[in-house]
Amino acid sequence: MNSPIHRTSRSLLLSTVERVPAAGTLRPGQPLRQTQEARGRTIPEATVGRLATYLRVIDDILDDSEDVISSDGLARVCGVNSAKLRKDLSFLGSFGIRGVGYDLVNLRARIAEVLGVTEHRDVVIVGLGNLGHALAGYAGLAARGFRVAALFDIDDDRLGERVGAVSIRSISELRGVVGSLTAPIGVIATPALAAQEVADLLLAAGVTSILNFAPAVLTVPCDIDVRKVDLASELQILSFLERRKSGNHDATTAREAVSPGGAN
Amino acid sequence: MNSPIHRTSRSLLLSTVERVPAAGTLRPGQPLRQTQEARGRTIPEATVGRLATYLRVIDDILDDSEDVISSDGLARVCGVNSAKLRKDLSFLGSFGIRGVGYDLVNLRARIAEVLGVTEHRDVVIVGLGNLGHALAGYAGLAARGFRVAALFDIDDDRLGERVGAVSIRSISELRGVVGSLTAPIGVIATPALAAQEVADLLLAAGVTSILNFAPAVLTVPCDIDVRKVDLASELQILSFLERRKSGNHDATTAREAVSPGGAN
DNA sequence: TAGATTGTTAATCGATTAACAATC
DNA sequence: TAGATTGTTAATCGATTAACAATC
Repeated sequence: MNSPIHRTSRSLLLSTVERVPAAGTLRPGQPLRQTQEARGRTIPEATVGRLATYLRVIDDILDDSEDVISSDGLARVCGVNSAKLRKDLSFLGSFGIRGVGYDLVNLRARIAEVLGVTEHRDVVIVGLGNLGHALAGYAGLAARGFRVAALFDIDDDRLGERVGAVSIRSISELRGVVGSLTAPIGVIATPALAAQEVADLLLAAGVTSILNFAPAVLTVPCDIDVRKVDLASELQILSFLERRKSGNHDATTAREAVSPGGAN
Repeated sequence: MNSPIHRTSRSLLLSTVERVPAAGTLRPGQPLRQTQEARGRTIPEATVGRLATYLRVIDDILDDSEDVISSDGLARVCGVNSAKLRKDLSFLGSFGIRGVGYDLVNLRARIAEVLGVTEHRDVVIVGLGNLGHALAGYAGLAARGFRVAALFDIDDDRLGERVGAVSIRSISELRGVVGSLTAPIGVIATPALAAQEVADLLLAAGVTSILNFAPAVLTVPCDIDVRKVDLASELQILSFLERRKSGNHDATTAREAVSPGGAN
């Protein structure tokens, strides 16, 4: 209501202010001042997204592989360019070993540290339909640093039902329960029509990060982070790319635009 | 196996080749040649993603609003910058009316046309756990141009079970059933360990677009489009942004890097 | 040392945005 | 006409990538 529309995450780099001035080329003998300063840079959003992937992949290969992996090897299993991977890792500080590679245990620890998943983070889910149940029951959550702390639904019939070890509570309890948690992430898995209302409730209870599965644009204050997952949008993007692949010109060009009065 | 690793979508602009040469500033009297050429440009991936949002929002407001909307008004309800919205729409051809705005019905039709959602597109879902059920039962799919054409699971106990109007089939039927559909999109909602195998089956059956919900990196030929939704990654990104907001320096800088031999 | 691989630079590309001429 | 709003430009910013000096 009283808050500016929030552009759904993606570009939330803080303090672009303190950017590193291009300090010219390093010369032999020159102290590595720049290296120090580069460490102070903010981590780009795109990099943060990939760090989560690296962390998961490293967990997958920690057992069955060597202690050390090269950027090339890790990039291959992560499906990214190795230059990009090295650049991403350079934001964490440099602890690869030239001529050798990265120590997997160190690397894992450092990424987890930067992402803040060294201890478990609370998650509350609102809306326990099919999707909410799926999210609440997702075993991977605990493995990746999260704990389902509470579940809420507006439907009284669902009250008390247990999903895993957590039982479903009434929306009316949201404020109190969420208020007692430490910086929980709110997950909205309600129908679109309820999404804004639920978001307002979460904000009022002190939540500052929201993951929104409802196909609705949320209006929140600009210091609140919102990320959105929209199944149909993903499918539509695939649909578009498919058409473009198959050479459908309408997908790439716009000849027959419905321009009123335009020269067709 | 024999295919190069595929970088998960995002940057699949075709024919960057035919880019429009910067043709200087338009001058009065100069014919609008450039306008014609600009129409031939490929639509940026970022724009395609937002078009899906615009389409949904327009559907939401088609009834209760005026026939025409300004870029400012639409941008507000879509949660984006109005300059960005105008730029996005300019890729569809110009059919806004200066001084007035965009005709909502025209705009909706044109976006749907470009996205290729004018007729229903088939979707097949593999893996009918909680998530698969949620996706299969998602009512919004039909409204946004998709049809759940088939469901597959490896668990024989689920065989024949119906989700909506569609019954679950054995994986062994996948090739035949999918082969009989027209360019279906494959959705992977299996555990991570099964994801690559399922992807291979889908590819063998002729699928060229995949939406992957399993937390696993898929290796596919580079002419195949893969998009990925990873719940835990989204949460980890929010987690990181939260830490950065609260001034945790480790989230923005990397001072105490575990650099072996580094001067701490 | 020779070979290998990192960390960084710089070129390039793509995306965002303010500003404004065109024009309804 | 005057006011309003589009469509486009150009500046800027962010992301990607090849290349290579540094160095293990």
